[in-house]
Amino acid sequence: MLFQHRKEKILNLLSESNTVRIHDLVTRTGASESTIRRDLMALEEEGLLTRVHGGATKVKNIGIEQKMSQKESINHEIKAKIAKYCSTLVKPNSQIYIDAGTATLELVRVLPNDKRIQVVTNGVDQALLALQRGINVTLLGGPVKQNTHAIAGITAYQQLERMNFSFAFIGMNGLSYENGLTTTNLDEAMIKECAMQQSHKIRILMDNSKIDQIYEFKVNAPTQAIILLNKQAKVNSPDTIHKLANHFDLHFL
Amino acid sequence: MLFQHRKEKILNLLSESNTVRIHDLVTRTGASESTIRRDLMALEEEGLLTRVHGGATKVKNIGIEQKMSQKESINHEIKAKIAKYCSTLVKPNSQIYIDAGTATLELVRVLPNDKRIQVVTNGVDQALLALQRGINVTLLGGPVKQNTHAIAGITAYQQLERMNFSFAFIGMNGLSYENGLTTTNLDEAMIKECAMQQSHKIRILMDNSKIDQIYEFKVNAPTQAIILLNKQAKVNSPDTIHKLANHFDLHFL
DNA sequence: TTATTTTGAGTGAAATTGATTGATTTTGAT
DNA sequence: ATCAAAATCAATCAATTTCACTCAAAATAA
Repeated sequence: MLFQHRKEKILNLLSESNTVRIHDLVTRTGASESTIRRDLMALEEEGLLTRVHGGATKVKNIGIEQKMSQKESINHEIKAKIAKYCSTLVKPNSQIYIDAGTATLELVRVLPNDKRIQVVTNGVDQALLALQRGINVTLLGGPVKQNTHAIAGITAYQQLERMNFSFAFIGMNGLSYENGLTTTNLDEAMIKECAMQQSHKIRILMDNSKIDQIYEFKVNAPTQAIILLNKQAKVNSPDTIHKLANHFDLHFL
Repeated sequence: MLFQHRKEKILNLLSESNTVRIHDLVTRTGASESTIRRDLMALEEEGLLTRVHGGATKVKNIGIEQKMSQKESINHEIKAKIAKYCSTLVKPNSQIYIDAGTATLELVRVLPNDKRIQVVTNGVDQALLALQRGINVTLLGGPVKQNTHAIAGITAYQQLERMNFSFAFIGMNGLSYENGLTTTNLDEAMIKECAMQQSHKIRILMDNSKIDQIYEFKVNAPTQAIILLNKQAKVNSPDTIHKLANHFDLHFL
């Protein structure tokens, strides 16, 4: 596994749970302890995490500075760009599904402030932001996951089955040629699949940091799904992208 | 368990009750007494707590109330007191329902930080705060109300009907002799009733400012419901309280 | 090919941990 | 108030884990 990929995996894991342990990263990446140690040192040098004995934690921001760092988070601009594009797809008088996750949160931030749009989401953060922006929102019901603040489970699933959407905007953790779309959690994987099945059009929000990343659970996307990526992905991983293009409908921004 | 984890846990526990005991921390974290002792020393060094014989207490800040106006501060104190009392009623391994609203939000703030407690709520704010405090939470599904951030509707209702709780903590807008318990919204009123019906024990969180207030929709409480009020209510509205006592189980704090 | 970078393994140093000791403080009964 | 028992504390030590560093092998680039 390349340094770039390990680095992205580490940061992705860290964004989902406040701390990562070195031993866990060793088993997850298959790299040696020395290598992981070096990676963590490099990432700390970049100011992207704080090393602690036994692993690493998120950098803790003080008060008002928090917003700043959120913007400085490596992929924020990419996510914002993709979110902006998605927001142009949303028409008034439509019911749309927005998945939990950081990329889709950006979408809520820039969504047209229109009372006629009906947003359905399984993300508590998404719901709150939509409320603050005065957008109508419906939450799925069920247990809330600690790390991702996503709602998943049988109740949410059954609730989704009765709905249908003109658009679904889905987040995803990994995309690779071998395993396709993957994510970290079975419940959430099922919710993603179900939401996509109920949707007329589908956009999966990703970026180059997710390419060649493989997580535990596969997610099958319907044929009408379009995967959104930034152009940099084509530059960074041309081979993977080329192979993926045979099986997925990729769209570059 | 990483030092970071223990540190967060200790501070979390401290935020919900003014003091923590070393022995309690030992059992909760699974670490040895020596380790906990060292943690407390480190945290004291950081100025995050003060050690006392047998455990540690919060470091007292000067003028914490500065920001709030006097009226807000008093109102907040009443709610905090009632919330604190409610938190003592919650036992581990229990499933409890917490209604949306400001009074119940205080309850979430001081709820024991125990993974074995299952919180079910229809309040988005409640859910988020519980998540931040590391408490397991399940959200009801459905449309979210703009002003109250409460989830209500047929989906939430049906979801509730399948559940049962050892305790329900309900917020309410008004209490009067003529109309009993009243609130501002039909959907929310129905959710409150349904939640109460599914609960073994019920506490309705109120204060003197709600007495003699009448809103549009009546809420019928089961006989086992106990209404919590501050003692000031008895002083301010002795007649109303006296008459109410014939029909409701009032409890003064 | 050679030069450069990246990686994995090994080493001893450093940090963390849990147990033990005896001193100190608190508690409760007289 | 006084004393003994219990609880809590600080200090130390050995075992374990984690760390930083070095060096050779492997991968990559020139």
